[in-house]
Amino acid sequence: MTARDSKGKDASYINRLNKIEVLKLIRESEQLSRAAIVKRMGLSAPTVTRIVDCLIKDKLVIMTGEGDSTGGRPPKLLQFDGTHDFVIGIDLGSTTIRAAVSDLEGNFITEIEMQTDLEGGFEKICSQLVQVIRKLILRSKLDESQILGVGLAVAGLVNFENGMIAYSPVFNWKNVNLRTELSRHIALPIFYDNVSLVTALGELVHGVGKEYKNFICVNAGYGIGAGIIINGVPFYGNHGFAGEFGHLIVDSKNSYVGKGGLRGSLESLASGYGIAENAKRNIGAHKNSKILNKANGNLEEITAKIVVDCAKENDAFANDIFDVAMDCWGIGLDALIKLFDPEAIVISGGLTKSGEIFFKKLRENILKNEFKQLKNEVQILPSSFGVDATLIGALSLVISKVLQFEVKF
Amino acid sequence: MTARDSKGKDASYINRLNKIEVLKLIRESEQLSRAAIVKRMGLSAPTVTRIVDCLIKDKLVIMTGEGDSTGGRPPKLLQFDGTHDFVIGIDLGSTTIRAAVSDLEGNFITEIEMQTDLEGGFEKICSQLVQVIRKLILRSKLDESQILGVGLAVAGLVNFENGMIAYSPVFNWKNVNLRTELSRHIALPIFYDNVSLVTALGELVHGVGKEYKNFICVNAGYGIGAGIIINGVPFYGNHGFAGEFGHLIVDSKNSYVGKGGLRGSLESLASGYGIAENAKRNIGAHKNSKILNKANGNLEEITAKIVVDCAKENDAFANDIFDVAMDCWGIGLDALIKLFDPEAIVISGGLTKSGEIFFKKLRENILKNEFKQLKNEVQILPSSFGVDATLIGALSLVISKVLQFEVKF
DNA sequence: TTCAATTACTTGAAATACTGGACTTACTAT
DNA sequence: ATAGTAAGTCCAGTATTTCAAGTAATTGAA
Repeated sequence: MTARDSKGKDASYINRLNKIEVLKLIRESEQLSRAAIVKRMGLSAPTVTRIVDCLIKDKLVIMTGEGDSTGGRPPKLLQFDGTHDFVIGIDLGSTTIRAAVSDLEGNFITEIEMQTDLEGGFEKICSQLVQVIRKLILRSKLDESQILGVGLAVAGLVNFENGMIAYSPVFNWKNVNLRTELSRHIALPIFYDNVSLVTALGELVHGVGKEYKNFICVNAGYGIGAGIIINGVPFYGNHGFAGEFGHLIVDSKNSYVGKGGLRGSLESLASGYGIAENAKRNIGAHKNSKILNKANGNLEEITAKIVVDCAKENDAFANDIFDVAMDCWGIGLDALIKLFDPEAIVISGGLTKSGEIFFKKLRENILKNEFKQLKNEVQILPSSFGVDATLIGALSLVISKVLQFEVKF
Repeated sequence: MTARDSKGKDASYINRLNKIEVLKLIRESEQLSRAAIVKRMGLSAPTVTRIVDCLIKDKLVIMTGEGDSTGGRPPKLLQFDGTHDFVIGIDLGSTTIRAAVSDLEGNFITEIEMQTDLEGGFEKICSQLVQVIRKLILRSKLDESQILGVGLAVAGLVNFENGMIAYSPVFNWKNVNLRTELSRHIALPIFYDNVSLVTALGELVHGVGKEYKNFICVNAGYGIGAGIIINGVPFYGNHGFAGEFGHLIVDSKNSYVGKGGLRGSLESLASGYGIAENAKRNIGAHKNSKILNKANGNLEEITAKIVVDCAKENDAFANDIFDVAMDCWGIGLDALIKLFDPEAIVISGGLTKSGEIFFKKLRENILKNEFKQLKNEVQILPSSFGVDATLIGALSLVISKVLQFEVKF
């Protein structure tokens, strides 16, 4: 429930609600007749006709032909058409800025990549973003009026109400407002949110969201975070800081203190960072492990990828390290399942590149801790989008606003 | 979002929404003028007048006099009036059935207590409930038409959509439908839900809910559970099984396997049951502890209360046992804070009777694991209602339906 | 004391969005 | 061909909103 909902409502509000619902239905069903909408939504036929006419006029829906008759006039099939409007999405990473223009269906028009200039501070990154946005508009050959907004995925704690980025360790930001800064140079509506939540939104709009309305999107990379979707809506918590999954304590007795002073947290033990660190700390007694080999004998070159690769080759030490991490993952996901009772958990990020070995262990370890009455109910899925997950999420940040008629109209 | 919301909406839908919001505002503010409602809600003055008239006609609101003028016509003050309608609430416990009739403001009219007959199975408990309900109506001297419904708090997994109780270990029920059974003998609307959720609802309607809209209500008793309130609405999850807090793994390395085969779960280590069991298991090496004394030398008579009492008296072994449990609590609540970002966590149940020693340790242990950026933001509060928390919750189950115009009107 | 200004609430008219019945269009089955 | 069935449209009726204007009660300053 946003601030909007607590305001008084008038007649146009319910039209908007019905429009949103009709559009959602059409988008989800690929092809759909007006009559089918009448049946599924409980609205009257005239109302549906009028709403559909409006959607067609707005160029969000097109007629794509006729369906089979069942003993009467054949239905005219409707389809979502997202090819008339465009959005910009930016994945603002600590090393790379990735950005793209896409249409509302998520088809990329242009793509740009740029090294993030961490040295220059907040102003420098803002000017990089402005530069990227301008370049994208230019290269896409679109008129600015055809672009409905800019969505950004930012690493850090984002307060969704006032647009403040409360804290971002990677960029070393505290209480900065990206929107006011960017708005000084860019006339388009600007939206941003935490990386994990944005990635989850991407799944909601273009990925598993077509099947599930209650799911959690976990980023398993160098760091760990989670974006939570409840009833098809992002879950923020009180300040917008919900889903701090990486800082969950999964092994309180562990003596290792990771970065940020966290002891026994999932991130310090089972992230890309955590796996690499654990290997570095303990390899002393396992000089014959393949890991050191692959790292060219240099401790500092050990990465999570090397550990996983060696585990796949049945290196005993690598297997131990990997198993420890996967135990932590099992406990972490178990907590999500018991507390949120989701339909699915979608996992993205570098660790998913390990492939089936990762998911297999994960499912095994979840079963180990499971609450027997909820057996096998939760789907554990890889993200549909691989490395593009966050960028597609950033695009979806704007698209979801369009689908809810919060921009353009 | 319930099934209702996915249906097409018409004008009366938004009228209902506005009525709910106006009533909520009046209830929360004790005294309020129409003009103040206009300002706070953004509705037009005529609309507010009409809605208030309707609420007065429904006997949910009364005028209680005039406020001070600030240079114009003095405002007529409105107040919530919950004295015209009544509800029945039942706390269906494994040992005791506690039930009460109250008005909509939560004032008890009559109260009944009865031993639960666990031996007789499902039918016997149903007939006990029917008996309790009939006796309550009789003793309250009310006409059945004045009672708006019956609310029950049930221990177990309740599927809120179809009313099935999927699983209840204490009663040994699997997939039973209490509503269809009770409806055969009782004409009133019947509602029920999981104990923890019901207790949370009680806090929402009559307790901390006046101050917080995002909070979690944790039951810390012989067992452990949590009811989650998000944006002033109960959070169910996919099947209605969200908040299975007691089964959270807080010490995966612990070798003890508690009831139900759970290893390292919060409930097996830190519930009333868990604390007593831990004392029983380890007292062998601490024969001189006061615990054995208070338990009359009988291992089986050791309870959590005895352990806590001894800890207060600085018994070393009792302190150890208590500290272990409190460490687990710290980790568990930490998980809730990081995943849900709530405004407050309200704790009810037997362990809170330990008093300040419990809450002090709790706050200390949460700080130990905290994510520094969210420092001290979460309120850790005892329940406002003590032993009545669940019973008041059961009453609130119906009251919340009335306040949302889902019954009576 | 009087009366304009202020604040609170009420009434009536216009606007908006839904519903449901009657009607048109278009195809199927016999 | 003709009756039957389903899809889609038109139009009057209903409910609820807001806007604009009007009434009511009090303050405060000439």
